Amino acid sequence: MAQESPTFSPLYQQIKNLIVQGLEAGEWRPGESIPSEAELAVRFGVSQGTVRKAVDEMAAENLLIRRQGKGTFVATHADPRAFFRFLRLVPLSGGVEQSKSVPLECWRAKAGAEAARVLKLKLGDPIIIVRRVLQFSGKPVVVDEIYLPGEIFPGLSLDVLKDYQGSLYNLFESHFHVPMIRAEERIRAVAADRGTAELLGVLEGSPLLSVERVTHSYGDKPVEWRRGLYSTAEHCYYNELN
Amino acid sequence: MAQESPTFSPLYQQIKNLIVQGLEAGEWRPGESIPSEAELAVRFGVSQGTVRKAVDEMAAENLLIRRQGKGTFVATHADPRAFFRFLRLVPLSGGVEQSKSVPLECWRAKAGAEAARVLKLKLGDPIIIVRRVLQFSGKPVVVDEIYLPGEIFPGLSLDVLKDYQGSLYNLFESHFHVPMIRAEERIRAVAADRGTAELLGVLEGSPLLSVERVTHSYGDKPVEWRRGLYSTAEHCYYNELN
DNA sequence: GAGTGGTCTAGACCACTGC
DNA sequence: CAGTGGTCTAGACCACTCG
Repeated sequence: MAQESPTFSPLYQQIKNLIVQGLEAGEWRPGESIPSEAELAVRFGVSQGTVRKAVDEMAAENLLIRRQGKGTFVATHADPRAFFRFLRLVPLSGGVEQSKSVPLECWRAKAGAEAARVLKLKLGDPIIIVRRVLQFSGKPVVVDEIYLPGEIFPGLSLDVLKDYQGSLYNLFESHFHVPMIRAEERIRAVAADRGTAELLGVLEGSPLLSVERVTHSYGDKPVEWRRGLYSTAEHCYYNELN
Repeated sequence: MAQESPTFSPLYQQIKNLIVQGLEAGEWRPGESIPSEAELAVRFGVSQGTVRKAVDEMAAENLLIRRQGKGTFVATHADPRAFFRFLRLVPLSGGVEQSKSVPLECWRAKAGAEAARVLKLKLGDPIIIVRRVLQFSGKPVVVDEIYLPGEIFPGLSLDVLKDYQGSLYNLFESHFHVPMIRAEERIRAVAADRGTAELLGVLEGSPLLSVERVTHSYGDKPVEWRRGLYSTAEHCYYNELN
């Protein structure tokens, strides 16, 4: 029953890990429902209350979504409400906007020192680099440069990107089975270089937000490194602090 | 027992509200412990499990802090670990730094249209404006301009600010009984004006982060409006996304 | 050892969804 | 109506802190 202190882990934590393993293994895919609490309780040989606590925490971490009367679902970037989950950009003055991703380039390369460190790859491992522009209401607002491990995004190309309707993370999760779970961002202010200024329609040297993001999949595995340059002429980065 | 749908609110929510009322009323002050779960259960006439759920949520919102074996405590900005609760600034290259707030000015004024709107005051209501510099390792990194409702910060002056050791929010909570609970930030990139550039030791026109923050106390009451200009030469704004 | 929060259980009942 | 998550209870036992 009782465990010795060094390796003590509550039951609900172990249940959480088991459920995460199911997610990693693709037993339940994004958007699908997982078994009911009662079923999981039987399956894992614990009480429903313990399953409940495990699922509660996973829902708090946005891995699962509970819907009363319907079931518990695997979080998905396909849900349009999830579009702004990792994009903390809002218009300066109200209103909802149409957004559109315009891919510019996509090529393969070998990981340099920094990319290897951030993505936990070896020097020279294959990577994919994507450049794209994000438009709101037809106006360019963000230029992104995105570094991906080549290994886990086989077949990604400019054509694939151009053909796909929906967000990048939606594509990653549905075509490559790489769900984006968590991210860290580091934000600085920089001056627009010539090329970026042209893409964003601002003057060279204008202040831009530089948003560097490392995105992780299950098991805290880093699977994307991107740097976005945001024009804050008509938008701002919105954050809530608790 | 059961309540009709229009006004249904779970018991633990009502308990939460009761505890918040105790906090607002100053029954338990920041840093102090609240009664044990068992005591609260008796006091409110519910089971310990229900109190537990209420406290769990309040701990998740950073209103309370649980410490196994010791009790449950009211969150406080006096805790040095809370210093960076609302300051998402980290050095670009590792290391821990000494920080220091240097007050520059503090004067009284009447709320203009924008200040009145943000702080939910009437036009012309008394406000206090503070300007200060934040230093890290002796170097200026942030210039803040802070707007406060005069009503709830009586006696605040440059001398009070200069005499106080510790963070502003620590001062607000201990001297004025105004605990800061929650904040929203809107971040843009701007060019440094002459005066700010001098204060931060950067060139005029350098890109800076403009961080506009509205801070709230209990009951979502806005009690501070500040605009910070951050030099991101050696620091960046760090954010985690889930 | 006494007191605190943390875990786990079993069972009852409620609220919501969809057939 | 059956099935799901949501709430509430009562009680047992564990882990941590402190005197």
